[in-house]
Amino acid sequence: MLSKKAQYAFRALSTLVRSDLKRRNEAGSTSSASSDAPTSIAEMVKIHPMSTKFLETILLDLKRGGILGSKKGKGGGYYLLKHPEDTPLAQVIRILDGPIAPMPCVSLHFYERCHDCNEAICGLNRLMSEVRDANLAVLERRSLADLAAEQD
Amino acid sequence: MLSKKAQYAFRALSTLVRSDLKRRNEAGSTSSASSDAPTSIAEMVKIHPMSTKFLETILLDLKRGGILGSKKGKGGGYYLLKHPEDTPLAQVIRILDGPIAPMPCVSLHFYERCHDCNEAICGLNRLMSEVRDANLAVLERRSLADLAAEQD
DNA sequence: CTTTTTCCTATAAGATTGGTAGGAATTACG
DNA sequence: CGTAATTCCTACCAATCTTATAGGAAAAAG
Repeated sequence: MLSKKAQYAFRALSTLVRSDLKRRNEAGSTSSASSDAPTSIAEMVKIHPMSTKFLETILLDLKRGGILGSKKGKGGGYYLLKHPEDTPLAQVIRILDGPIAPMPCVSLHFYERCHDCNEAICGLNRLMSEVRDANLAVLERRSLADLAAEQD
Repeated sequence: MLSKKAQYAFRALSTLVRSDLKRRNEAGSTSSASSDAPTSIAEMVKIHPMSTKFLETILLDLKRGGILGSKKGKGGGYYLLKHPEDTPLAQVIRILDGPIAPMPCVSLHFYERCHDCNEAICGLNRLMSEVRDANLAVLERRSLADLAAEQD
């Protein structure tokens, strides 16, 4: 199961995506940088109610993870660093929850050796690799852009 | 990630599957019930080292979950209630770890309403349903029989 | 009647989750 | 310059979950 952190992250990110799309669609816009119109934490919480302080730590994680940029001070906030299509859901989950794989010994980004089995012939290893691949097929293909279908 | 409980369960179950296959293959066997040759916890731990007491609670869960039968007393132990192909991996995981779905609002067996979104139009709900389905495609199709490929 | 096994429940240390608290640093604006 | 608005940073904390361990009761075999 996704942690609350990851769930809140997706909700906040969906707000940023919609803000990003809106900005891009504005005719006569002279700028192309998302940073021109950052979205504050307060605005995000207004759309998706949650603890402001908790969201703060989540957004900092996403910033450190290379997904978001920020602008401090009055009128500041957060913005996407890349086009929504270029951030797969898997990246968000890895930043906030860690491994996507069901066991450390089949993880691509958080691999740890399984000392009690020979991975080459372990049936569990093989099966769980299948599960990992099935997950990644969705999570690496789907991106933040797909979140924007949300209409609430 | 799977809990240690689920991981240990799969290792112990792989022992039971191999024992079950062996019994079935024995020419001249006059019986067809797995319960004739139950495998004790001690034997399982000998093959896959782990805490005996911890495995005990795991096997009890599997028994209560309808996967295993048991025989008490001298010569007792555990045995599969069904053919290995008839117990999907998903069933084992649900017993020991609960939901397979990434969020309660997309879980088939542990559903909980998501009070902050309209599920019909929520983008996250739709995406996580895809993830759930990708997982189940593997975990409902693969069974204990597939564990027996393990050769250690 | 002794040994071997499962069955049952309680306990507990450690890690993780889901936050909260308090302030420092930075920026915009009048 | 001063004030308000915002992000940034770290420490803390309560509750829950995980990963066991402990101690015996119950049953079966021989």
